Amino acid sequence: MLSLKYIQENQEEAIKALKIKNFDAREIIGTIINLDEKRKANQSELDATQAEMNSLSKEIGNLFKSGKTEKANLAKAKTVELKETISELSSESNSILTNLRDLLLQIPNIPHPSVPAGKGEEDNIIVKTLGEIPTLSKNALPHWELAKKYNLIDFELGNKITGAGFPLYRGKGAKLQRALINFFLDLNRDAGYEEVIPPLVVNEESGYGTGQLPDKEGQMYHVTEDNLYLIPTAEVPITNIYRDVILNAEDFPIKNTAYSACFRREAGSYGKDVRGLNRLHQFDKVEIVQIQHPEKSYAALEVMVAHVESIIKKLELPYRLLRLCGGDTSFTSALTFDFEVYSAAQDKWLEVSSVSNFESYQANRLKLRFKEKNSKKTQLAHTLNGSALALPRIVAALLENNQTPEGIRIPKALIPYTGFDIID
RNA sequence: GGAGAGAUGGCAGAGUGGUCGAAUGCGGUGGUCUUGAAAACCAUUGUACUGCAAGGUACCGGGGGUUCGAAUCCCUCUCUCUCCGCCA
Repeated sequence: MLSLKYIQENQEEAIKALKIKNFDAREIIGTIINLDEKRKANQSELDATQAEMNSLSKEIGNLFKSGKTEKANLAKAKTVELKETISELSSESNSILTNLRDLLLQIPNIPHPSVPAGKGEEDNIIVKTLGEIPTLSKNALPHWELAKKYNLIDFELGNKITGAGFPLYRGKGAKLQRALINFFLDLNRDAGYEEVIPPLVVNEESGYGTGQLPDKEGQMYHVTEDNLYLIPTAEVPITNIYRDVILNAEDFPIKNTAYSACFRREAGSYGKDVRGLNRLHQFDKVEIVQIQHPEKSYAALEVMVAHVESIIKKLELPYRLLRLCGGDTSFTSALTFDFEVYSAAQDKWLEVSSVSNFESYQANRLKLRFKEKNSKKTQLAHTLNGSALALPRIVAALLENNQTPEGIRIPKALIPYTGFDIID
């Protein structure tokens, strides 16, 4: 969430910027500022009353000690009114505080000045398109047919065991998953990211920390009996490592990578682009996360984008890089770049990575702060993350683009990981 | 799942109703001493809100209660540890 201080100091700017995200903030920001005025007034009154109470209590204690019981009892009578005032003021203060937080949680992150206006995907800016679009023979197959033909993925079995969107990988299909995961993790490690294996299930607090809650409650599988959530991305557990942490400026950058299975309910998205591997309830992804100094986060974002790009290049897939418009940039992100690979038989661009700078938006929720050397003051850190990479759509493109009459060719860089150079 | 114990500052660990934001030790930071270092000694060392400042207020796992006054007593939730059971 945005910090109150930022909103107060940049009211008009914020309202203007949020229009890029198609969010009309004028009313809510007005309410917040009024509420905060109330909060301050209420708080200082509470503090003063509390102070009076404290000194009176001390006095009573001393009176009792020195045996002046009557005087003490007299003083005690005075506390009755004070107590009542305190309980009124503090319950009011509590309700103001929760109210304020609820409102703050409703405001999306401020988009970076470079984010173009726009409603949806059609307004995203194509930064570049690279790689050769393969020409397939006219009897080329989409990946779900290829997966069946070569016995790589069994969608029906997944359906039987669990339900739609939970495919079962087998044989070379399973090995390909494992190869890609190791390939990605190794490249991320070489780029300086420390590998972690996080829990796949998180508590409510973690969900709030990275912004999945309350905005995207319906997107996560909820284990109600224990009030835990299946992670929709490793971003959630990794970033929450740093919840409630105060770092030193010299700790930056913090870089973590993790493979995890990801679980998404995808409620409401049935019927659209859901064939095969295009959209699943459970999928594999390798994620990268950085915690950065505010002055260096955009430089870090660029490096992250370049890193993801280098991985896609190694896979020899045609791709394009998009700068997302306001309407497509997520609630919590300030600036997001998407990578899409071209899946030839479907003739579709598929999103395989999303790299974002959240600035201090998550950090504020997480209470992730740092101190400059020789400074006592804490400030909010910046968080960034990106997919490096999401597997299913990479697999879709690999299968479709590399199909030949002899079988499916494996890109050179991946062969040491798969142990085979063709699927036949 | 059953029985018991516990949760205090960066860490260890005291504190069982007032003078406790909290002893002491370790660690951190600054300094004295030293050619340099170590040792020793001195000082300092949590977070947040509020205020120009001095200061004030809150926080001893979370929430609630008793009391003039709670780290300390009561209720409740969460978590951790030990033993037993079950188990990859």
